[in-house]
Amino acid sequence: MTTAPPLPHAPVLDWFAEHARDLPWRRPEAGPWGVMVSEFMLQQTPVSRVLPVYEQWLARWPRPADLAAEPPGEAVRAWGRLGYPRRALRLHAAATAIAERHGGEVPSDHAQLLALPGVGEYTAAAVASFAYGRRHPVLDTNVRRVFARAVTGVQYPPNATTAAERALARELLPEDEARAARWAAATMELGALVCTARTPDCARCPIAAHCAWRAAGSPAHDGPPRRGQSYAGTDRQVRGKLLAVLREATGPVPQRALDAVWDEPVQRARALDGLVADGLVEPLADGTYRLPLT
DNA sequence: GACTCGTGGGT
DNA sequence: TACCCAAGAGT
Repeated sequence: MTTAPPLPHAPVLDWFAEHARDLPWRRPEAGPWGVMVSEFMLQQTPVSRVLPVYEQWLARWPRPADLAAEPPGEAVRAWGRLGYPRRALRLHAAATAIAERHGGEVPSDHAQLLALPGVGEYTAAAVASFAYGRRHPVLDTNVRRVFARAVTGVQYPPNATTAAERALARELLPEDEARAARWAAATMELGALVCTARTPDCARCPIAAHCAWRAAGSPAHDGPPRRGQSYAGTDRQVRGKLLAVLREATGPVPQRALDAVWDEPVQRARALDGLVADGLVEPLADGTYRLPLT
C-alpha cells in the first residue's frame, strides 16, 4: 500500500464549478437514460460529434423501452456516422435488458450496470456516478492523463490501464459521496479542456502548482510508442463503407450495390461477413442485405 | 496483453 | 500532408 501523493480536491472542484461545459446530458432533465446514452456515444468519440445525434436519439427514444420496442437496425441507422456502430447494437441490447430485467429503469448498482451489454468498467462507474451520485473511481482517458501528469509525473499514462492506476484513483476519491461524484466529473473535464493530450494549457490549470510533471520540467514521453490506429485500407474502412450504403438505403440492398464500394473482392467479402457475424447486417434469402430487424 | 472495431477534426 | 487522438468494450 502506498500513500497517495497530495492532490488537493478543492481547486479542481472550484474550477469545475466555474468552467464546466453546459452539456445536455449534465442537465437534470437528461436523467439516467440520457447519461447512459451519452456515455455509449462518447466512447472514443468527441463531444462535438455526439451532440446532434444525442439530441435526436433522446427525442425519438426518451426511455429505454422506447428504443427496445424498435428493431436493432433502427438504432444502427440513427447512430449515423458516429463510428463503431456495434455500440448502437449494444445500446439497443442494453435498453432491451433494462426494459425486461429492470422494469425500464436504468439500474444504479455498479454490478448491475456492468452486466449490461456494452457497459464496461468505465461506463458502469460513470453512469452510477453521474446519474445517481454514487461514489466510484471513474477512470477514462482524461482522468488517467491528469493523474499521470499531476501525481505520477509523466506525460502520458500507460497504453492499458494498470492496477496501480486503479488504486491511485480510489485513493484520491473524496470520502463524501456527492463530492466524489463531482470529483469524477471535474477531473474528466480538466483533462478534456485544460490538461489535453497534445498541448496542455498549464497556465489555466487549477493544480499547476501541484503538478509533478511540471515540477519535473514537463519531460517528454519515455517508453513504448503509443500505438497509432491505422485506418486506410483496413477492414474497418471497408466495413464503414458497406454499412454507410445500408444505413442510407430504405429497402433491401442488392449485392452489386455493396460490391461497388470496394474493388478488392476478398477483403470486401471478409468485411461483409464480419458485419453479418456482428449482427450489424442481415442477409436475406434472395441475396440482398439490410440492417437487422431482429 | 494484444487486437479489433469508425469517423472526422485539429495541428 | 500525415499523423494524432477522441468520456472504451469485447474477444
